[in-house]
Amino acid sequence: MNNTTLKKISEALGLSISTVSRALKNHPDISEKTKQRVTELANALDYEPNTNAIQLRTNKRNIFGLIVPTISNFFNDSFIASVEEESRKNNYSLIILQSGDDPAIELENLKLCRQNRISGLFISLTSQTGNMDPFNKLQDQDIPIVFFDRVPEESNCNKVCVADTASATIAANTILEKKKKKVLALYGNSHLSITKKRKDAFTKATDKKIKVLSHHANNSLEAEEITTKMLKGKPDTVFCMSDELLTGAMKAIQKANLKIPDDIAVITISNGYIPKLYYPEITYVETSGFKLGKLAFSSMMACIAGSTFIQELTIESLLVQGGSI
Amino acid sequence: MNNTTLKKISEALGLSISTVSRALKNHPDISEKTKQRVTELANALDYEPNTNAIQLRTNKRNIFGLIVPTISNFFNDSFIASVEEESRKNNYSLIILQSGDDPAIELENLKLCRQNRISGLFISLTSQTGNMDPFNKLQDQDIPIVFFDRVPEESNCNKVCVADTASATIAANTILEKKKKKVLALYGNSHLSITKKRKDAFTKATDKKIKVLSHHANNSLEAEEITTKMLKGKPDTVFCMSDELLTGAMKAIQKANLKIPDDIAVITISNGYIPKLYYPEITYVETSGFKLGKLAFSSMMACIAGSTFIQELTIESLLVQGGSI
DNA sequence: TATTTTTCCGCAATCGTTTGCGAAATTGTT
DNA sequence: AACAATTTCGCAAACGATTGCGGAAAAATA
Repeated sequence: MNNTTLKKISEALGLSISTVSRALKNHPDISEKTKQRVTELANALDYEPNTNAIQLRTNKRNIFGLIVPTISNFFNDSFIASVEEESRKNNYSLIILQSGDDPAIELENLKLCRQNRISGLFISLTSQTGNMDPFNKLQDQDIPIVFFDRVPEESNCNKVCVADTASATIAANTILEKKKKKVLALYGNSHLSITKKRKDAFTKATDKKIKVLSHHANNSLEAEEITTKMLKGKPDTVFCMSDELLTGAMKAIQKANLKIPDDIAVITISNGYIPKLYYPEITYVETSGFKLGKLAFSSMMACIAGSTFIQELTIESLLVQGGSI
Repeated sequence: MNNTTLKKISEALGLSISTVSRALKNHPDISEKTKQRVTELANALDYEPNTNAIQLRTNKRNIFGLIVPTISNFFNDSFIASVEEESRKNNYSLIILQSGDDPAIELENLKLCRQNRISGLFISLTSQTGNMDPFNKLQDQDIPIVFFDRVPEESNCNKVCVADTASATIAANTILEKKKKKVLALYGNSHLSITKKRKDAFTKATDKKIKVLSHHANNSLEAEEITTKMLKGKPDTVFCMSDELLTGAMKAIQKANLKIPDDIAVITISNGYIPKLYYPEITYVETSGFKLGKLAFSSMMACIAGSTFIQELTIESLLVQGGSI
């Protein structure tokens, strides 16, 4: 453990620790000659300040925590990539933790974050997180939280979301414009607020105008099974609220040997990667994890800067035409 | 910043800091009554030890660094998910950083890791990382490094890789068994050792037996363009060394309206997610990021435990039958 | 009761860094 | 040359936790 410290440098140079410290931070009290000598040796010795000591002394730690049900998710990974990039550019590190959609592990992760004295937390909740007390406690300790994607229903917290209502409405309107008559609508876990919002919006926008068959699926396989079954009723359109459901629905459609968009139209809500794998590409309402990450980060920085203004932000959605409807 | 510390607890209880510290760690010197009182108050006050102070004092920090070109990658995200899970279970935190495939950023990330006094590093190199000195320096400071996926060519370091040679060979043999005659083989960036290994193995296994057209593509779009062009020569099989190339090749095949596997066969090397999206599902040689993550972690723990034995590990590959060949 | 043993706890140094304050060394002013 | 002003640096405390060592109080023994 050959770590160079201020002490070592100071001893080697016959200076005090404080002088070395100040020299390295370009403090006006220190002469140019001394600064030169110090920086030279510091470079030669590959000196890197010990973040732990700095945090201890200054009570400021440039590190964020991020908790997510799983990293391996087309939305989350781009969100994380985005937040990581911004963090790095702003001289923050990022500790990433997975809850595995288990509230108990989520709590464990929260504890780890507190032990690490993070300066802020990004979190997408598990689908069963009920008790918000632990999060409130964190806020009480002046550690800002930015909820993203799977956010709590409470209003007294910072949230950034994709525009669920808007995007589901856009999808619905696109279907209406194309004069479709019978839609199979696939939704995810009914406990999630994201599901509720998208379902409500889609239902409302299509109400009394066309026939909609709504179903819930918890994963790709369930989506496939439901779609296979429902295809017998000959819907002319399938709407999916997420990529995961889309992959299931597509499998069913392909197995049934239906041509898109002639035999059946497809539209989904997605960040765009999966829809573009198919041919024709699937038309989707864009919800970019990448953009949301940027938004979440700027919201976090506002909190760090001292803003106590609670904000609930959404990113705009826009329709990206594939050839599937 | 309402952080509870040992000091606060000790003052509230009229005890010394050391007593509180020992009580919390169940030290035999402390009486049961005192332990009781201390733990009770600690719980009530949501005490969490300050990791920074502990590292400072003990010079032991339970935190790993992980640097990867990008998180948003079907292989990396499952690898990361796997390492995160193991880390958490073993009471380690994980700092994740992206290099964006830029050696300069990679170096910046390395610096951040050193500042955070990580106890070990997992890293997948950028495609242009040339100078290994910074990594050697880290090792000199007794900070173990486990290279994964994109590993250096040097032999004096710990590496975990998918079995590149084996998997490309398996793919080749599968093609031979199916009596295919003309293969379009798509490879990634030619600078990567992973590319070289797979290409060499595939080339060797098919040498003088069937006709192979080898091409390099740096991304999905290039793969599509190349495939579109090469389809005119009517190959009967397409072999892709990665998911990214597969998506490009598939786009070209679908646009050309070719039936799989009748008009053309497809086989790839993948962790399995993407191949299963298509119908028929694409036959692939499995390279699981998840399994590799487990392997990398156990290798890391061996280093931490003091093993100086340099190991180069690979995970087995096996063929997963889709219906594409 | 006096002495030894055991139980229980506090003192103080330490990790690496920051920073207010004071002091020595240098320079400038009459 | 004597004094003031400025430049340049060091002392020491603090952040929160750990731990060897020594000492007071309580229990056990003589």
